Amino acid sequence: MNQKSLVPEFTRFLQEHNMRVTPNRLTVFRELENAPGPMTVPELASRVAEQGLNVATIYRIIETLMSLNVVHPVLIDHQSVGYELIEPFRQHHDHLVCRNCGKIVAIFDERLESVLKTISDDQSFAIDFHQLEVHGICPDCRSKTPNSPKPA
Amino acid sequence: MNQKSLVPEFTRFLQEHNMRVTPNRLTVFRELENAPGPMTVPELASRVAEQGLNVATIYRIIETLMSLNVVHPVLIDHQSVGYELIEPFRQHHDHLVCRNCGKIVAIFDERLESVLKTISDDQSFAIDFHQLEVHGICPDCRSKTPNSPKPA
DNA sequence: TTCGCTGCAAACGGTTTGCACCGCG
DNA sequence: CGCGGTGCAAACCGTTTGCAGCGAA
Repeated sequence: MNQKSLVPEFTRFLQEHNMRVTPNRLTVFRELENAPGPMTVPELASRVAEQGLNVATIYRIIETLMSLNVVHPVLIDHQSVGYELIEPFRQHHDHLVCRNCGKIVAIFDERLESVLKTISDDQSFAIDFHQLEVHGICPDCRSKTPNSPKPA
Repeated sequence: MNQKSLVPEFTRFLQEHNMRVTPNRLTVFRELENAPGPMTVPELASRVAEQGLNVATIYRIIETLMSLNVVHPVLIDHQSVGYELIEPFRQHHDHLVCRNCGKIVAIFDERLESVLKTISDDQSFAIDFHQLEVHGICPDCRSKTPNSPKPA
């Protein structure tokens, strides 16, 4: 089930952009690669705490990754910002967010992609990328709590 | 061009939910209603500064509006959170965000809505709502800067 | 050896909270 | 008149920044 790590590709990528390949950068990349979903900086910080990686450094690394278009930000929990890898380090995908269990599932659908292309062509808008979040109740929660699935 | 204000509907809505109708709440609602796009709390604060409306109060009002599903949050500038009215106080729409001039244009397209419905049906996911942001270059900027439209 | 990267700690700025007063219902 | 709403100010906490030392190339 474990697909291969893209650390080597990332390493080459850094070199091609004349950026130094440091243990810290590889650590953050690896963490993002293994994460099931977007991660906030504080989350990253706690996961790599034992390695003594400083928070300020993580912010600087995220900033670097953003400027290199390796990651992009996503709104989490309606209030904080998380980051996730994007192409070519992670296939493009959208999110299904369950309001009951909070689970975030990645989806990819050609029909959606093609509709978006059509729409933006109509508007003469040149797409770089898009971000879609669909909120609702996932199949699991639907079957478990037939009605009034609102939590707290 | 100016459509009617929904303040009366909002007032009734508050009453139906046993919430008090206060000048502050109406002010914030009116501000959101007139805004061309999502607004951050600091932005709201500066716009209503002369009315002496306190920042803490604005946060509390936004919190209230969120719990009543009157507004929802949107990620702005890749880093801060803005809020905008949603149905039934504003028609559902998605965003085209220009990476060059920063302009945000609202769009609504039936084809997109129907594709999303199809996809979620396939996944047995019950949609509450969705949020879509398409990033790229708007028609204006495309014509002004034919190539390499990347800013800073 | 050099210059980019990092750790540390202080500064910042957006957000939250406690508390007393105000005013809607 | 009662209790929800608000102003004020302090506390929080995520994020940024200055600077000196370190280490990748």
